[in-house]
Amino acid sequence: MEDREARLAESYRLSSLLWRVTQRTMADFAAVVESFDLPVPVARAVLSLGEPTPMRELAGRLRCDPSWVTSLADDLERRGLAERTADPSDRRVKVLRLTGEGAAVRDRLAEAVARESTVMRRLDGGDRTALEPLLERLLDD
Amino acid sequence: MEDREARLAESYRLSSLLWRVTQRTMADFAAVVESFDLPVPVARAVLSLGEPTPMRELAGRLRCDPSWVTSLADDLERRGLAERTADPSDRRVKVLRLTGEGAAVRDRLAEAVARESTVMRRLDGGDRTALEPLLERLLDD
DNA sequence: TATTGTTATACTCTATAACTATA
DNA sequence: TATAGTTATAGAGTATAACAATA
Repeated sequence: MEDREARLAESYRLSSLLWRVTQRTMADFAAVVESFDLPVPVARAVLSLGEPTPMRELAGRLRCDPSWVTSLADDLERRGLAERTADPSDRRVKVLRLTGEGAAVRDRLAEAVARESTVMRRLDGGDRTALEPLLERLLDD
Repeated sequence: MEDREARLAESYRLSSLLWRVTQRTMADFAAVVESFDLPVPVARAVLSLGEPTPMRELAGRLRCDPSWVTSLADDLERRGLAERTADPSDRRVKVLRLTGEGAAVRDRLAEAVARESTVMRRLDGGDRTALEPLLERLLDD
């Protein structure tokens, strides 16, 4: 069946394209983040802290080990971007909360990432409208 | 202008979606590659060696420092996947060339990456056809 | 003198295991 | 006994700088 061959060839092309887009997306992100003088992991944490978040939950969101969140929290506090605050209902839990400056950085960072993204620079309105549902489907669980 | 606001909101959504797709694509790749018992950087090198390639050129393709290619080449040789061969026209240059086994691994790896990709598992034929030109536009230079 | 690859070294990102305080 | 966070340590991935061989 040539059908199977054709589908395999298509999937080669697509997976290779998607991989290259992935590389470019990461490079874009790294470049923006560097202009903010932030390491990439710290910037990821800032963007994930729209709401005050228990450290454990942040680890889940970042898909990393909780011990790594300790290092991130230390770094965020050193930079004055976030603070560990107490959870009134469970004294084991520390809730990570952006400071005023952290929230401001987060807003500017999110805007810069969006503005500088390849998606914004390379796709017109129609393309972007077409892309969104496709990306959503790629994230379906 | 509300138009500007709407476009910014769209670009927030899209850049966040694209970032999450990026994370997923990398996780997919890492999972496939682990099933081949290869470190991710070695697998990337194997996939980049469709043609015998001078080490310097491979560094460019992988966007890494040439000294890192030395380590990759050592690892590839240890695994019997590639060999350094001489360039007849310039004795400074070493051309990295997949062995028979390396080429076989490369074929199986490319097929597994394509087959296991989120794109293949989540998108139907129509979606894939729509996605391809969008990804190509994202890679335009 | 400029370029290719190598070596030695150091830095960033991240996980594992053992620990402490609390539940 | 189980869970949240911490500490110490180790490992993967990668760059920088100095170097040897060749151009």
